[in-house]
Amino acid sequence: MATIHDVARLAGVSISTVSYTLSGNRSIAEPTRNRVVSAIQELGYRPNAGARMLAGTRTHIFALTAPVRADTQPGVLMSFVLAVATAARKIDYDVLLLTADDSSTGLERVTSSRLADGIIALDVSLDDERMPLLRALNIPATVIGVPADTDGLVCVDLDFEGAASLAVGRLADLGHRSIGLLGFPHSTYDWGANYPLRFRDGFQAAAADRGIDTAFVMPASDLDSIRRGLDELFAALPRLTALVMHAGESVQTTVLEILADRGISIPGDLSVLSACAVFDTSEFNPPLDEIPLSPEDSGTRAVELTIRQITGDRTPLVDLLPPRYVSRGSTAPPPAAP
Amino acid sequence: MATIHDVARLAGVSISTVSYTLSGNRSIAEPTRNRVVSAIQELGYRPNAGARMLAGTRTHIFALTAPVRADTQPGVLMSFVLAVATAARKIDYDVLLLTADDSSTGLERVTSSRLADGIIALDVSLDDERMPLLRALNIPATVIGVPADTDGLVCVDLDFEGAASLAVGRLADLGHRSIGLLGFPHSTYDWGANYPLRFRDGFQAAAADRGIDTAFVMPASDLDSIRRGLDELFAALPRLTALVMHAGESVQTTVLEILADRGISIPGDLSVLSACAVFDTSEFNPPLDEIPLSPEDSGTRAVELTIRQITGDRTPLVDLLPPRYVSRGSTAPPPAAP
DNA sequence: TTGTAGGCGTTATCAT
DNA sequence: ATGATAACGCCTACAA
Repeated sequence: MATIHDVARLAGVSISTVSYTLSGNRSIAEPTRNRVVSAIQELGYRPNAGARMLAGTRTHIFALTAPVRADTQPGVLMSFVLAVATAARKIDYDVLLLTADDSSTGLERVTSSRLADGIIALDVSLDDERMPLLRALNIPATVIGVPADTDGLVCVDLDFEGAASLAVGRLADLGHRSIGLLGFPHSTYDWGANYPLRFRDGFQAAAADRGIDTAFVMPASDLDSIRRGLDELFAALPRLTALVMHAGESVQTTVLEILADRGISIPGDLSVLSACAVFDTSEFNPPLDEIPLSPEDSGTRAVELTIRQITGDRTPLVDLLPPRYVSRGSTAPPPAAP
Repeated sequence: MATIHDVARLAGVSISTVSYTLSGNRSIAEPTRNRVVSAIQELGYRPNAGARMLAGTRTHIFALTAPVRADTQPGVLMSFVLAVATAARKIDYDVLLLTADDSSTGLERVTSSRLADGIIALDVSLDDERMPLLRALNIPATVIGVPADTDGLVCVDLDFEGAASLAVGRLADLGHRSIGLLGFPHSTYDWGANYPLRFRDGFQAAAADRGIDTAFVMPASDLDSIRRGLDELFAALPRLTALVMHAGESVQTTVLEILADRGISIPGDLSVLSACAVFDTSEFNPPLDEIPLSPEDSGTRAVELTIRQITGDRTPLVDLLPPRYVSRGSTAPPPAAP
């Protein structure tokens, strides 16, 4: 395996010139740089990761903690993991995966062994055991999600309240006065996930603001529960003309199948919109308007914020990403009253 | 941050003694070891990862490549990722995640920068682009899955043919003579995933061996396709008394709901068994007999095989894990012919 | 603009 | 059973 010495020799320069060429930490004359670069390519040189970590101030590794709980949607978690990893690679960082049974210990371990420059935490609950640790460790860390106590933390997440408000606003502007919200299973709200609560509260607040009637159900994932959930909504709101779904993928497709079975047309009879979904609602039948939750956006921002801390700016921060509305024709003005 | 020198000083020994105490590479007198251990704890000492990588022969890191394709079941992938990470931690290894768009380059990168000691590759297709690279890189690597050409590779996977044969055998022994197989969507078979093919072929071979009639459908994931798939099976096999499912979770639950809707009782009218599922079929309604596909087993074995290569034994190998049968009361002898 | 040299914290090879 | 010490490969003041 070629070392920096081999490169230096072949290029006819000193090793520091090679090092600086790579890091860009000082200006190198064009001809010199060219000789170095071609020597590097000729030898297929790669800096030794261990040496870099030891001598340098950076390891170029992020630790990613991704706990898996009973009701974790694995697909959603995976999307965030990949988004973070992809964003990290763009700035020459790699991602080390810390799993649930290792998460608290692991944070301490990768930190004090100087394996990782910073930490990114996924799927944060309101009362997350990792948060005190993050505060105590006092190293660059970014949380994707918003725990109850954000004191001293750097957090990033979609603005769920804003998303709910945007959803209500769009439907209200179309003329809807009765909007149903179909949420996650009850257990998800109990357990301490924060985003379902933030969305629900934002939804109800925005609706109250505009004098709109709402009803809210939290069906389990099986067909029967979903049927009953819909029945409940229609019962609670006799004039229901719009439905907002903040739920898992299979639940949403099932809802669409049930509505189709019942001969309810979208958006003719009912406007439907999907809120804060990670999956692709454009392939649904019919394709749904949505306010997407983008793992890419959150991941990219988390990497940015972590780097910012690594490079010195340790100001705590809660960064809420603005929601955006994607139209696909599943909403329309409500049908004229009979 | 405490270094090995601090520990040595506090324990009143040389740094080599500390190092050997930690690595266990030579015997240390009991009293000495105790002094060292308490010094380590008192100082909260952690070996510097970079220094260890540089000086030692091991980095204690595995690279894990987990490509995400269009029809990847994210939950399944995540299970394997977690299983590998968990197994790795048990032998003091960490896992570095290589994402799809980085996978080929990434393998080269982590290898030649000496970031990882070995590679574990997930979700291998029959004709996987990473396989030639793995052969060329010539470093410890284990593939979870079985590509078309296993030459020079170390592979581990469930014995899908054996699993299919076991499924057919159990049902045949109960007296069933007509067995339907409900598989993955058609696209999955086309794309080059290997396990669905291996299962299907094993299924048909085992059935042929025993003179059993079979039919095979590959429904898409929506309700209609699944209904049609079941109809096809019942049409093709008028005396169908047993159903084997090798499909995604939502498809399997949907099948059970359809069967319940149609008043078909399990196992009274129809014996049903789930084959090679990663998810939990014990919570299904009714709970299903299954031949599980255990990510934990595959992950643990992959880690073992990778370590074996790291420690010198580079013999290529295809290790097929034996299937096991879990009874939950969803199979029974076929109903007496009317 | 480029070169020199000390040090990062371990591991492993010699000694003792 | 334990100690001393030379690598390991790179980064970064400090010199020139």
